Amino acid sequence: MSELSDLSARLLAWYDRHHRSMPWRVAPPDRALGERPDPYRVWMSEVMLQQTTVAAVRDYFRRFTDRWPRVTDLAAAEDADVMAEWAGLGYYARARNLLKCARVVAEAHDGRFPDSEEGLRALPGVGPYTAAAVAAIAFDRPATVVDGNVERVITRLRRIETPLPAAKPEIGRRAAELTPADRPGDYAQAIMDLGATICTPRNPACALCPWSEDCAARAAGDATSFPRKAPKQAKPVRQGTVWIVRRSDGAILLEDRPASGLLGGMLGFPTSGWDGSALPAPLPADWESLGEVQHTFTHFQLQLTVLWAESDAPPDRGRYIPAADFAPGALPTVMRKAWSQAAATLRPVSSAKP
DNA sequence: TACCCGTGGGT
DNA sequence: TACCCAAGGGT
Repeated sequence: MSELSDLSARLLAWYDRHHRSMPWRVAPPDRALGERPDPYRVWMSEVMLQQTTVAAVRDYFRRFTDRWPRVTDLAAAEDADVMAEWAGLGYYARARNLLKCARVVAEAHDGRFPDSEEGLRALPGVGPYTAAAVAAIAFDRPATVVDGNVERVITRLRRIETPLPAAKPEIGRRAAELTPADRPGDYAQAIMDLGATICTPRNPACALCPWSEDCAARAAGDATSFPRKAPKQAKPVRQGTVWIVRRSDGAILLEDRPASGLLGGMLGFPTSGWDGSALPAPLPADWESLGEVQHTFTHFQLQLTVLWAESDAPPDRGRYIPAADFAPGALPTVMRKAWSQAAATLRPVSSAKP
């Protein structure tokens, strides 16, 4: 047995004992009996898991698959319903592409996902990682997944000194040579489980690792220093204003955000903009300041002043949502924070349903 | 290539 | 507290 196939065989043996259980996963024993994961559920989980923890995804996955059990169900959904269901999970372009992709699969592929890496890669929101993951996990194709876990495991195993992202091609080659022809789907999940539970960023459990004797970084005594990374930029602080308006009948003024860009396609309270743009208030009013909320986005920090007014004046932008239909849970987190600030300050506001 | 794009939990 | 970072993709 070659060194490479010995490594993959030991990882698969480790996975058989220590695999994590997940709602979208078929465990090795069931797999051996011929059970196959549903490509729709595999794809859904992979999109949700992009840059997102398993713990955060579980409930969203359950709600989405309960509400839309098949890709054709999702394809027929209203855009606003999908965006509202995604609210709070972040990276909202994923939700827009999720719906686009479901409609392409439903209409152009007769409701069945492509079973090859190339075919999957052509779908909206499906990049190199997700195409490989669905091909391997759902269709047992010998595709090589390279996510953050794999980058960490491989740079440690092979002690790759090149910093990310320049190291990606080399990582890809080193990962591909380990991918076995037998059980590639389980192998893909195994190497990611290894990275998530054993070969962790801070305190790796090398004593429990099936590859510890093979790990070049561990042999050198500095596993945690891999992967090498270029230093990060500091996040600038931006400021803005959010206006919360309640009409005398209790309706709340909301605005549909532009389809692309930050929080694209989501519902929110009207804001001044905080990227250099400076929009005026949605209507003239005697604004009351409710203080400030802080929120950190991927690439900047936001200090948002919350202004409040009760008014029956017609707004220049946005639309009123009846009190009975207003659900803060359908809003992105920064908007929920602004609402919570208002609700904490103004008792009558909090009478709307949570 | 480099930047844009959320959020919550861990240390 | 102030970071880090998580099953990345689009442009």
